[in-house]
Amino acid sequence: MKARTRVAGTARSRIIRAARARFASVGFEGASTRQIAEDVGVAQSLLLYHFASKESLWKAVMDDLFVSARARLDEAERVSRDATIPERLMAVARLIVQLAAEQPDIHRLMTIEGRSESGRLRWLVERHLRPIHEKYITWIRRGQRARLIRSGDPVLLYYSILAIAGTTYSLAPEIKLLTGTTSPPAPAAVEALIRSLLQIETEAP
Amino acid sequence: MKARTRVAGTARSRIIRAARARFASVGFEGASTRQIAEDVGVAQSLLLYHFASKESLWKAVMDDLFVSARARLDEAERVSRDATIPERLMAVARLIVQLAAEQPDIHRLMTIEGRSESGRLRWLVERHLRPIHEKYITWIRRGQRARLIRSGDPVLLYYSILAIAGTTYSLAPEIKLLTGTTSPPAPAAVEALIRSLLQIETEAP
DNA sequence: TCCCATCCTGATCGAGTGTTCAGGGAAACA
DNA sequence: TGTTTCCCTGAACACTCGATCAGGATGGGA
Repeated sequence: MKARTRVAGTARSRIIRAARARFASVGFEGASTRQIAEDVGVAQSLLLYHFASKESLWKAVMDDLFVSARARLDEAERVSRDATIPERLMAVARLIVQLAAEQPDIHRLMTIEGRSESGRLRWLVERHLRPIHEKYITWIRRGQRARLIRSGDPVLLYYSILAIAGTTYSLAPEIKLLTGTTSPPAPAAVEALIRSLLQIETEAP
Repeated sequence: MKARTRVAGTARSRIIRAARARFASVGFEGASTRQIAEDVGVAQSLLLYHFASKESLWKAVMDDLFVSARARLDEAERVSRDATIPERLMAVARLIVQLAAEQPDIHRLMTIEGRSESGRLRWLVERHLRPIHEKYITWIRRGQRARLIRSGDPVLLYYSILAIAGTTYSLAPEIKLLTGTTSPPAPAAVEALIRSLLQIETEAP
């Protein structure tokens, strides 16, 4: 039993990993279950054994992604518990940049879905995005009231953070073709840029 | 002949317009020529009469997009001819924001292709992106040497401008679902954000 | 030992994919 | 008045799509 479920578990998780890569590069409609199955090295019908449908598989991919992301966000919040609001926000921003650098797929998946009002987008917003986003937008608003963060539409500011952190790494293939650069920018440089954007003062040395 | 070619011209251009919308929302692989033909109200085989293949159609969409975009960029450069480098850059940034607001499809199309190193991306980079991007990255570098623009990787700065301008409008459906907002941010607000990012001083009042 | 639940495969379904091709019909030229 | 050129259609091609289903294999519990 033990060995059995372990094998099964890896098959399931390998499917999720392969599906994430396909969905991220060609989108939901463009990805095919046969391609994903071939990537994993299993029969196509196995995907529909583990997941009821292609859409269920997509949702499993998203759940898998956000479960770990939210855990790390919670950790970043916990560690910066006693800091000022702008610095707590920067701690979260730092993690967002890290996540984007480690797994550019996240941003690719999000921007693929976010552009047309589909049922999948609605599901994603209600299940994962809203709890995260609303909290940090509130943080931005609070920082603005204390005049510690640049004024302006908090939603615009928040999405600008996501945009800078995400595109820097999700468009890596384009940037590489354009500049010939092999390695993408260091997360620290992106983080500094976000600090500029929010006009958060750097702590005195 | 006159009336004839006019009708043909509109059919061709209507196909391009419909194809742009489909490609932008579901990507190249996800879009189907039959769907596009149905959107236009013509036979599917007409698409392959005007364009040799689905890929040719995609290239025609991109050419159509960039021909007008580059004309407007040239105009923005011409008008700001006598300004300082940072202000010329802001003039271009202002136009990029405008374009993104008017036609969010542009950013959607670009970010869909830019994430995986496909033949289409290579074509796009060589034909359209390189001539545009390299020029403005040089501008940024020049502004940095004169200490009029924030220091840091010019490529990162440039793509951050594109990211902020683009995602603000291309993710409008997601932001609308999340916040209930009906209208996206004003271009002026986005432009001010970019000015912050580049740390370009506002002209004295 | 038999039984049953679990993981997995191969064949198959109807529908949809990009592409090809023969031909219709109307305007332009002779 | 032919004749040619150009826009356009409908049928068909081989192929792939997501989904269904019967059944094989394995291993733990009775």
